[in-house]
Order: sequence, then C-alpha cells, then structure tokens
Amino acid sequence: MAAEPPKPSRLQMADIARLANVSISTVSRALSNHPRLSAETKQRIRELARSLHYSVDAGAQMMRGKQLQTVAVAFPYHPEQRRHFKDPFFLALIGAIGDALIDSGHSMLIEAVEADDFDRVAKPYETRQCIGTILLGQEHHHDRINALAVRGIPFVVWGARLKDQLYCSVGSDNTQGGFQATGHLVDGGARRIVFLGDPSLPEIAQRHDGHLAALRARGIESDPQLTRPVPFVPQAAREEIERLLAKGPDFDAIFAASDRLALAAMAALAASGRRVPQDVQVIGFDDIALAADANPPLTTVRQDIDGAGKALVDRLLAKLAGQTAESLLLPTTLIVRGSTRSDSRPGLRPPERFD
Amino acid sequence: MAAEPPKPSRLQMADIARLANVSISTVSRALSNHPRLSAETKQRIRELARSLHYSVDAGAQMMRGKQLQTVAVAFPYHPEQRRHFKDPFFLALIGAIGDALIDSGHSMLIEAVEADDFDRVAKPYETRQCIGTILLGQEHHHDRINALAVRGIPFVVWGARLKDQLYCSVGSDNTQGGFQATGHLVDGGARRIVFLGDPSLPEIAQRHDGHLAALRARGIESDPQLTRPVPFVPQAAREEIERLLAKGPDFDAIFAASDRLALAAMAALAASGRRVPQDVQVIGFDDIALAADANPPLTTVRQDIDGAGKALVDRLLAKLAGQTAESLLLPTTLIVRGSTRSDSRPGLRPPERFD
DNA sequence: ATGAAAGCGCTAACAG
DNA sequence: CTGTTAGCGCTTTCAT
Repeated sequence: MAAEPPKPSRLQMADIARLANVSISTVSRALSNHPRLSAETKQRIRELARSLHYSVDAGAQMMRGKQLQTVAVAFPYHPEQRRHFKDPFFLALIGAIGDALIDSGHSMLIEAVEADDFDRVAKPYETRQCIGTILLGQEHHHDRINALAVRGIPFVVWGARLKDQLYCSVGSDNTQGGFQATGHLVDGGARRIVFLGDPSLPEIAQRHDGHLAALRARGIESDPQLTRPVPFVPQAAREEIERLLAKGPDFDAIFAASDRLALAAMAALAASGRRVPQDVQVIGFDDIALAADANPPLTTVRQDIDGAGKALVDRLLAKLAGQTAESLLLPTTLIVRGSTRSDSRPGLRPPERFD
Repeated sequence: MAAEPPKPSRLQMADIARLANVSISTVSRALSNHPRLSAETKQRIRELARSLHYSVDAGAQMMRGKQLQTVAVAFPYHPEQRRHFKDPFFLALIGAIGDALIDSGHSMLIEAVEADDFDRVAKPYETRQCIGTILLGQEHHHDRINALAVRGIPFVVWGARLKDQLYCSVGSDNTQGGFQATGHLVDGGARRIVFLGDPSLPEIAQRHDGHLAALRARGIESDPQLTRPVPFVPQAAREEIERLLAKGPDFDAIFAASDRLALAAMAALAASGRRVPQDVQVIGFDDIALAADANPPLTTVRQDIDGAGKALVDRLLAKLAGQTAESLLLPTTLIVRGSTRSDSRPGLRPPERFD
C-alpha cells in the first residue's frame, strides 16, 4: 500500500509553526506584529516566512473580520460602445484615482458595470471584496444611485450635482467652464461660435448653459443652428466640421466639449486650409496632456483631474470613517494657448467669473 | 438591565435560512444553483436573497476553496516619476486588458509596485486575492521576474523577449518597428536621424537596434551623437530638441520612441520655426489616438494594443488551465501620415521586412 | 511570553 | 430532495 502522494498544497501557517518549533498562534502573532512576543522569536519567524514566500491567506483573514484594503472603481459600461476604456479623460481619471489610492495604501478593483444590471455596482461591497466604491458617471441612473445611498452602501460619484441627490458627488463646475470658454472666444472677436458636443448628457448640458450665458452676458444672439450634438467620437467631430465648412452655416470659432473633439476639429480645419486662430478660433475642454503639444497649442478649459481623484478618494475614506462628505464642485481653469486670439477689444471686457 | 442593543450585523446565510424556513445548506444550494433542489424552493430562496440584497461572503467562499475571479495587473511604479498612470500608452494598454478581462468574466485588480520591493508583485497571488498576474513592463527586473517563474507564480509579462527568459511575454516586435521607422525616414531623404529615447530600457534598445540595422541596410553611417537618451517625459524631449537646435549636431529627422515624445519634439520644432516635414521629418511610436489629429498628422509605428490586451489575457488563462503559453511578438505597422516625406528615391528601395 | 481551543460564514460529504 | 455535521486557515480569548 503506497502512502498518499504528499499533495503539495499551499504553504500555511501550520507549516511555518512546525518549522519554527512554535505554535500556530505564535506565528500569527509574529506576522501581525503583536506587541508581547519576544523580539527574537518574532524576528526569526518573520524571516522564515519571508524566505518561504509565505503570505497569510486573505480569505481566512476576511473571515476573522479583517477588511481587505481594496476600493472598487465602477463605471457604467455599454457593451456595444466600449467608450470608457478608450476615452483618455476617463482613463486619466482612473489614473488619478489610482494615484490617490496608492498614497492612502489601498488597492483598486476595477469593475465594468453594464447599464442593464446596474445593481452589480454594489456586489463587490456586498461580498466584502471591497470597503467602498467610486462610481464614474451617473449616466441615467440617478434614482438607482439614490437607492444605493439609502441602502447604506459606502460610495461616491464622479459626476454632476443633481437635484434631490442623496449621495456625495465630485465634478467640475461645467457651467463655469462653458462660460469661460465662450467668454474668451468672444473676447478674441468671435461672434458665431459652433458648440460641438451633445447636450443630452448632463455635463455637456451644463457646459452649454455656460456657453449661452456668456453669449447673453455679452449681448450676442445665439444661433441654435450652431449647436452640433456630436457624440464623443473624434471622427464624428471631424465630419461635422467638414459638413459645416461645406454647407454652412458660417462660423468663426469652435467650442468643443472635449480636447479630443477639438483636435479632430482642428485637423478638419487644417485639411481645408483654414488657419487657426486667424480664420477660426478653437477651444477645447479637459486639458489633456497632449493639448499643449498640439499645433497650434490648444487653448482649453482645464478640469482638475488630479484634484478630482484625490477628492473622490478623500470623501470615500471620510465616509468610511463615519464622517459626512460634502459634494464638491471643482473650479475649471481657462488655459490660453495658441488656438485662440487673446486680443480683447476695449469695451467688451467681460465679468471675470460666472456666478 | 437593558437588553444588548441588537447589533445590526451583516446579513448572512443563516438569516435567509430562518426567513425561508429551510436549513442553511438549502440556502447554500439554492444560491449556488445546485441541481437536485426543487425548482420551487430554489426560486423562492433566490428571490428572498435578492430582495434583501444578500450576497455570499467572499472570504468564507475563499476559505472553502473557491477562487476569486480576479486578475491582478501590476506595474512597476516610480514614486517620484509616476509615469505609468499618466502615460496614454500604458493607460490604453490597461484599458485593452480590461476589455479582454471583462469578456472572459474576470475582474481586474490594479496594483502599483514600487521598483524597490519588486517582490510585492506576487503578493495578491500569495494571499489568494487573485488567480494570476499580468505584469506591465520588465524594466530592469528580468532576473527577479525569472525568479517568480521558478516559484510557479502564474503570470505573463508585457515586454520584450529577452535572452534566458523563463516566462511568457507579449510585446511588439520593436526591432522590426525601429527598422520600419528609420527605413521610412531614409526613404524620404533623411540622412541624419535623431533617435529620441533611452536605450537602457530593453524595449527601446530593440527599437534602437532596428534603427541602426535600417541605417546599415541602406549604407548610411550612424552618428552616436544623434542618439539622445531622454526619459519618457515630453518636457525632456522638448528641451532636448531645443538643445540640439541651438548647439547641434545637425539633423534632418527625428525618430521618437513614443508618440508623446514625437509630439513634444514637433512642438519644439514649430516654436523654432522649423517646418515638418520639409525641414525635419518626424516619426513616432505607438499610434496613440491623437497622432492622427496632430498638425501635421503624425507618421508613426503602430503597436497593436487591443491585440496585446487579448493576447496577455489569453495566455494567462491558458497558463491557469495548465497549458503552456508561448511568448508572442506582435507585428508593428508603419502608419504614414504627414510628418514625413514619403517620396522615396528610386534605387534606394529597401527590403520590405527586417528579419 | 507562549499554547490550546473556540469559532468566523460557508460548502460538501454523508445521512435520511 | 433536504438536514446534520465537519471542517476550510486563521485570530483571539483564555489559560498557563
């Protein structure tokens, strides 16, 4: 009768204990740095564990009540569209959140949530795989997000501040940003400004509001024909500008809802021989890293992505610590570069801020 | 004597069992869709659990041997530099991996590993928080990565194929890419090509090899002065080009190790009045989304990011299934746009491929 | 300063 | 088909 072939199972605490000639509890104490344990024993055990690459099983630790130091980052996901994982702004936001989480010693679990079964955003928390969730974007789920808050799930949201909001959100002051952008274009002499972006999305709608407010503040009539609701797809922006160039209406400036769209628009203008900013001024939104290296360098409205990442993480951790977390509206900054004319005419000087 | 305030602890299986008037095992079976269980009971229990938002505790499940369906994505992290979380190429790669993982039903745990304690890459696996790891980039850790392989950690690596490699890697054919890039520049008339990138990194070294091979193949002497080892920081590239412009040596083309560096170099050229491609041709590497919208549109060598994400995930899963996974060299594609001259001179026609 | 022993919440034999 | 029971690998009293 052959002996059972020794199944080379994963190393566990009992093995370390045997090798160190101590009890399992002593190993546990050594590894968790328990105070009353002779420094010598502790040292010896830790060294042994390290040299054997032993690590405590996370599942067993969880069962003993220990929380994983993991934060989930969830984003609504459209199977056909796959927008977020391709969008540089969202990716950059994930990066900023990642940086902030590293600084606070957490790890980051990414989950893509199909719009259909939105309730899955809470799954990692319910199964205790994470201590809380950062949700990227509200989309059309405002009510369901409120429901999560009622259930006591710890989470914060990147997005617009909405009416009757029971949860903590962090987002840019899009209305201010839109106001700044259009104000700057008008100061450079623009009168017919194309708004390139889809105002059916809440954040774009706010930028559009700011845009209209800036026109109003300067006594310029707005032309609905100039609002072109393209999706966040560079190719679509490019084609839209080509169409406008071919069939009108005329325009002397473009306010694009993102830098990517602005760059695509500039490419269309360059292809048709229009000069930026002499013939057409262009302003973007976001201030992605490459805006500064564009030709001409792109004037834009900066969103504070790093600030957003930190704020989201801060607020989530505050919540977890039992504190209340206020929603935050991050200020936007006008970054003037070469794609707009900055020579403002005397007498047309605008108010500095939109309130 | 007041009764103990009922601690509202997390809902657990016993609660569901009590409410459904069945035993705990029945609940367990219902939720895990056990075959022999009356469909009616099963249905009833599942509904109850769902309505109470009950989810099985992941820690307890792990203890019973169930694996979390989580894959870790690790990248070497330089605390001062923070390159990866900012780099569009790496972010895009993370996105591509994320897409592939979603398709296979896994979730993604992001971990940043400081170059110092590289051994932490294995931690999530050792603690059983993940079933395997995708490591982004080898940096200077080749030997330690080999050591991980010896220990039997399941992982795959995005990076170069190196000598004496005990692990599975997926990476672009950098030598081919370098060959294509420089070949194309020479065909456009370039003779003095700046190589902008740090050949001490394995992947850049291979691109540099291809660069030199292309020069050799066309009988052009290479000038070591023209290899400028800048790090992956656009500002550094910009300053390097400014320095070159000011103090020489002369050059008539730039081969940048990434599109970001190429764009920064173009910005420096534009600022000094040099025309691209008439005075200086520029070619990049990666083909990030914005390359096409640059002015002029950037000629570049495309890396197949989506293919890379899929390949990395495929190979990791194959490994986990006990199969062997071959390393993969992804072909690169020359994408000719406006930043180079494509008029090749007869008689200088190169071989189509580098072998 | 260390060891023995009782669970943590769940799953899977093994009974019935 | 459903219930009873014995652990999974660890932490933490309680004892020594």
